[in-house]
Amino acid sequence: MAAAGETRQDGRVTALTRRERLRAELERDAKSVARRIAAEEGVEGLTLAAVAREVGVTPPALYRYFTGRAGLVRAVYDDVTAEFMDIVTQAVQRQDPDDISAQLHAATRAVLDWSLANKVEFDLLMGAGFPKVAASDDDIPMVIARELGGLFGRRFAQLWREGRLTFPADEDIDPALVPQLRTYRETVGLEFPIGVVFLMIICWRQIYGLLCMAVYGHHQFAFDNPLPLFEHMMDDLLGFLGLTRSPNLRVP
Amino acid sequence: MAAAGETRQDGRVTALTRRERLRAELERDAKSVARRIAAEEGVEGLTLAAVAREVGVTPPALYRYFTGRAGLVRAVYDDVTAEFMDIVTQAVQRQDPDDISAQLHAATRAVLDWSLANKVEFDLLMGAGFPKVAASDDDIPMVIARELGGLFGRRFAQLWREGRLTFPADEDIDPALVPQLRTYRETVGLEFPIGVVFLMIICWRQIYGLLCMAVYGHHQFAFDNPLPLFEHMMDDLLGFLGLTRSPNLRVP
DNA sequence: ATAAAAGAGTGAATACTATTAACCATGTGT
DNA sequence: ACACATGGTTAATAGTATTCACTCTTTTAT
Repeated sequence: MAAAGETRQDGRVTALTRRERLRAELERDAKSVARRIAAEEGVEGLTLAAVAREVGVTPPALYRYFTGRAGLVRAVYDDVTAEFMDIVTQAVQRQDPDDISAQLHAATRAVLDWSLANKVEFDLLMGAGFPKVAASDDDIPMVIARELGGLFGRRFAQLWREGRLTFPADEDIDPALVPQLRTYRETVGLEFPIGVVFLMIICWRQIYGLLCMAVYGHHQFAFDNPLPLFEHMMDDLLGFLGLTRSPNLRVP
Repeated sequence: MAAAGETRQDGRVTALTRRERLRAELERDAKSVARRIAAEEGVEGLTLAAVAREVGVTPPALYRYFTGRAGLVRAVYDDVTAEFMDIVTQAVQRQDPDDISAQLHAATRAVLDWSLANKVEFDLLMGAGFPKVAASDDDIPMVIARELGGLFGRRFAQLWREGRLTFPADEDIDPALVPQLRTYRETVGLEFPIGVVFLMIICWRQIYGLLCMAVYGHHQFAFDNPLPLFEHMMDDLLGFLGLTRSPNLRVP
């Protein structure tokens, strides 16, 4: 947290004015209420009117803070994204800095746990809610792909540098896939051969499938607890990368 | 299609009465309009009022046909489910009856193609829309898991009967997973060892991940065309099952 | 054939929602 | 102290779902 001050355009650092403080408070409150309502009722049940009621203003007042309902959803989206990345990052930092296996395992587990505890938010960030938010205005779609891809990518980079990965040579990859892998690599900012990028995507495809199964609950009638499938998958993926399950994995 | 007649409670087979015919027509029209609007605007953009406008009645009239908006969505859900299963079944029947590899490949490809062509409907059947619809009233959640699982399951059953599958023995499966696999097997009505059920679930997890990636479009900035990843996955999964890509695969 | 019953639609009413516009009070800075 | 920017209000418009009472038509039973 930064100190309660802000650099003005003239360079002075001033204490927040009363108005600025109130504005920041209301914005924070509104977003927090919106987040809670969305989690409880689903994003489609999130209404400006309900948020206005709870924060004690009339609905039109919120237009001074967000560009309508879409803007409110977008604000929630941004907040949730930050929280999500924070939690995954923390899970990684909780591991031994040299234990890539534990880092990958913990990161993936953190993604799963957060997604299960925040299903509506998962849908917003990585599911069907995403295209709607993304379609909103600008080009902010791939923030998750970029940040989460970057986080996993740094671990893959380290494995690659240490020569611990077996990956296909460029010539052995489906030519139709090569430009796609290159685009992904450039966008996420990875710096290793596309064969390694390929490994990443194959892993992500499996992780993402398990996440969606668990969150959307299609098979919940049988797989009520997703952890057994998850741990089997992790063993599988770590083995795929030439790693083994770390004995020092730290999960909260 | 049955002839335009119907068996009454007294056993007589009568031609449809005028009222019944009109009712059937309006219901068909309303569902078709609803399906189109949902596909165009998303399920959240599907309104009773819009449907009523297009079919030429006032909104309350639709309450004679559906139990409110939720009932309309549910009706669309049921229709879409039937259409989906129909298309996948047809894709299988287009293959050589003895070529399991082609059947599995074609079925999976049909699922992908349909899902991409019907993203909103996919979300309804197998994504975030599903819990909402499922939560509606009764126990109709696992119709897709049951029917699609059954379709794939019959192919796995045949492979198993022919002794072509390598699968883990019950003792080699994570004990936490065993009861889950049993429940799944009973619910879907499969009749082979849970080790084979395990293979199915592992395959489905991967297929589902690819589907969600393609439909929700998180990585569309790079993987605009999902077919290269799909074909690689199919080679992988078929290999996993001890099969090879069929040279006689027939896709439309 | 006629009367009763059932069904399908309408219109009105209630209660939500978003969004815009005009307006007012107050905090901020000169 | 004054001018202005800001943040809120109320009012109005328009769209939504849903329920209820009522009417007209079709079907069914006597």
